[in-house]
Amino acid sequence: MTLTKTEEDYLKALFHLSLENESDKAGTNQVAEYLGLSPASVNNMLKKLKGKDLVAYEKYGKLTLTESGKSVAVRLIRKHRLWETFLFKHMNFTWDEVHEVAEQLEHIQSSKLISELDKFLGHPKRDPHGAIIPNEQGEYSLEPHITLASLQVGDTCRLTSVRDSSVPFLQYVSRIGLALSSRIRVAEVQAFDGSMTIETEGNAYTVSKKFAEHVFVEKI
Amino acid sequence: MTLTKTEEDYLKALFHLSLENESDKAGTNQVAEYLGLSPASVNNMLKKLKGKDLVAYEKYGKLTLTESGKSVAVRLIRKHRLWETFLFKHMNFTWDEVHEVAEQLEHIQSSKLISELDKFLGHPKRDPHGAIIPNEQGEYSLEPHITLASLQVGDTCRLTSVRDSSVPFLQYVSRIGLALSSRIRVAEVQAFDGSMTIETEGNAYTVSKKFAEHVFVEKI
DNA sequence: TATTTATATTAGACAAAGCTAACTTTTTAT
DNA sequence: ATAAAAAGTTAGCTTTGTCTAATATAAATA
Ligand SMILES: [Mn+2]
Ligand SMILES: [Mn+2]
Ligand SMILES: [Mn+2]
Ligand SMILES: [Mn+2]
Repeated sequence: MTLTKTEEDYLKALFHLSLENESDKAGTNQVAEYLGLSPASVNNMLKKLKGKDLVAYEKYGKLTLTESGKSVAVRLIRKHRLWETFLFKHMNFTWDEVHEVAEQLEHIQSSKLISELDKFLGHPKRDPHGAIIPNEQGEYSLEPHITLASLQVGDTCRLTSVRDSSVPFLQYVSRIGLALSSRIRVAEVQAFDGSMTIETEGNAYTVSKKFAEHVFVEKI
Repeated sequence: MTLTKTEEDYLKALFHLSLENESDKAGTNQVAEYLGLSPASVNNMLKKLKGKDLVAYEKYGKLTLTESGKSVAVRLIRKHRLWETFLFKHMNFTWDEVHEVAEQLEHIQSSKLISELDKFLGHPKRDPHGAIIPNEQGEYSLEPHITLASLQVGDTCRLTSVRDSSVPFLQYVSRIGLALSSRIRVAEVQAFDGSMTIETEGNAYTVSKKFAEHVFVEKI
């Protein structure tokens, strides 16, 4: 009944891709791309996960997690984000360093450790990237994901979270003086390519549309 | 160059068995017994570890760790004991609960995490079982291991550490009111089987020779 | 010394998770 | 509607780490 680290990582990938895909489904090749594996390997694992009733799909059809599969994925995400919070708050890790180590720590099997860690951290609501941490029952609120890219010239907002945990992206965000809760004003948007000039703390930076799509904000 | 969890566990087993074996060597069957595997599996792995210059032996001969193998083992033991200390001091684990989870945590790959954890814990010298934690350079002092069983009637001592991390043993130690630093007086020793009656905190208990051999003490 | 017992090794099989190359089905574009 | 492209599947091979059964060597005992 205990899943391997590998099986857990597949379920987590399926969960993330299903969320992004608004159809709430994912494809084999997409999973392969996401995990850096061949489609053949993914197909092979999907058969196994279907056999364990964690994933549902028809041959040549799209993939969904079963309730059971979703539950495993959410508990894993909870562990991942609690560990990231621990590393950031108590181990002096920067927000671009936490993900890689949390990717390992999330697979530690000990329910006592997780509930104690949660208590130790003061039941945090968000991880160092602003992502919401599911509670002990696996419940979590999906907040509206408004991207910086969707704002108009003159709009003001606060940075709530980032889409991506990749090191280059997070370092870039920091380098231009942004962090969680940063106040941002949209000063200019290029019709040509969506490039955006933003102001924060008195400084102005021009960022690509791609960048702006990876930054989640709330309007103020 | 990075070793698998399995390879690491073999090296740790060899290190522990070599220490116990006063010959400073271990046997294939002994490793198999210790890890709960077949001798064939162990032999197979030993070939691989010999190929990586972590273990040295001749066919049908006894096993020793190379300097390189010893260094891996000691670093692993350091991580194990630091994690046990963390679980015990900050996660409300009892001393019989820490080992199992530390067995997983010791394989997390992050030198930053270990050095920060060490700092966070205040550079502890001993783990929750009284075992000495090697320092960052892999240095550690082997203190004289005097067992309770070696004492005479009338001797008084202090419990410094325990040989074993098994749950039943540790729970038994606690149940008779012993813990690290407990003061113990030997009240009686049976010539027949080495059973020993000990006094601690005003209470008296009779324990087997086997038990007394698993308790390390310093005379006072 | 000869025999028995203990210890170590080899051969061959299996499960997990990955790969490439070839093939099938579905989707998209002409 | 057909052809081309994309997505998904299958077949067959590899590596890692395990097993059992058979065999070889070393140690202990008679
Ligand atoms: Mn992971
Ligand atoms: Mn995160
Ligand atoms: Mn281990
Ligand atoms: Mn210990």
